[in-house]
Amino acid sequence: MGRPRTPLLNRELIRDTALRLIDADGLAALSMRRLAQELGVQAASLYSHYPTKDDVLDAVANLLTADVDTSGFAGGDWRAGLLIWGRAYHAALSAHPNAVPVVASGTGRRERFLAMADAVHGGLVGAGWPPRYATMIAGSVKYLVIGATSTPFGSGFADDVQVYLDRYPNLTQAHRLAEQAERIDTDSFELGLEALVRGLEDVYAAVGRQR
Amino acid sequence: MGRPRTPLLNRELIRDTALRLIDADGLAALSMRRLAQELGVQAASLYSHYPTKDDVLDAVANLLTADVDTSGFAGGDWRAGLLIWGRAYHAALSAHPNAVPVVASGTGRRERFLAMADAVHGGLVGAGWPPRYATMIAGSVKYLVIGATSTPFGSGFADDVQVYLDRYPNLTQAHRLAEQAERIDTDSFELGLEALVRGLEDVYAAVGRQR
DNA sequence: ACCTGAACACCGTTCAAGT
DNA sequence: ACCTGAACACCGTTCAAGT
Repeated sequence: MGRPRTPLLNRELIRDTALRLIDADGLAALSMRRLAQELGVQAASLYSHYPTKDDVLDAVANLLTADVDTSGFAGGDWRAGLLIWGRAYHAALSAHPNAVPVVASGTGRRERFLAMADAVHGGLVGAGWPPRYATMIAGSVKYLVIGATSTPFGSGFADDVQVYLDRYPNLTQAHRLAEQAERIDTDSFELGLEALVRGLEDVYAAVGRQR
Repeated sequence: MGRPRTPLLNRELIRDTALRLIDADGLAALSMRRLAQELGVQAASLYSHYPTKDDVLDAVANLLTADVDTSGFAGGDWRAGLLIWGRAYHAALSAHPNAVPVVASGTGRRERFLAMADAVHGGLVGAGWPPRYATMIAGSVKYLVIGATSTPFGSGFADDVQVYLDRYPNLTQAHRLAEQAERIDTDSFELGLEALVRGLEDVYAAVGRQR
């Protein structure tokens, strides 16, 4: 067949289709052959646009972390900045739970990710945190986000789920379990984030900029 | 050849060898064929001991979460309990960073993991936390641990690393970078854990058991 | 430049066959 | 019961060939 008059593929189409397949069937089900099939093309064709499968996954990770709101630091309020950023980041990853491991353990270049990290670090330093603390605080919130979204809920705290569900006897129907598991994860993240920010106030009083 | 006089394999040997290969070469490099080769056996032989590769990985995850110290709750002190458990859990996973994704996203049965979750939940409830809060608090600490150990440090906060290293100009030698990255992760986790526990004190005052 | 077809070196898993 | 050899249906990636 050879080169088509107009290209059949482009990087964005490949990336978006990969994310759609990951969302639908899980990360393990994504193969270059399956992705190509979905695009009506041969697997080898993908290599005209991405050098390796890992580069496709990096593009997906980059997409997920794009447009995460870091504007909360603008007023110099590090608490609002952290809460808004943490919740936005959590929401972005929660929308694609099957893809979170790609974000968590990615090894490649991730421009959008770096831009986000830079905005957060700058916001914290601008609000008076020493750079070393800015690094650790951004890391802590990132840990909460990654942890909350990368552990499928049934995976170890099943007994906790049961205890939790016991508080809401009307929600124990099977068809609501997944929905409820997601709520537990979100509630746990929210409690953790708020407590973390609250606890940081004491630290800030000790090491933050005087003003 | 057929059945040997004395078995060549057993579940523990397979599990321990799998962990050793993961530590040495990474999770992606572990295949049933490579594992069998390391054990001087054919790949098919492994299936006499584990039904699937996922079951081998579950056994590895179970091993990593075995013997994590939850004794800190014994005295009814939820703060000491959380700090001791969180640090022990973090240390256990930090010792095998390549294997953390297996713990984070495992889907199978994990007896030791459930035992640990049960001890923590019981400890929190025993110290006066309502069960619903016990679930969320245990979740928050778990998120910090999983997040801190599952994101290889260079993966996004490289600029932060640089800022951090700028504070320690004598540590920027290449051969100390990995060591320093691990320290940043540990410091960030420690700050996050302490701030989280501190922030929970206010919550406890509002919802904890009166005594 | 972009896509194809075929190939290479791998996978996880199954299963009849051996002892 | 436990291990082997061969097979099945997959992988990621490469590359000469086509337009």
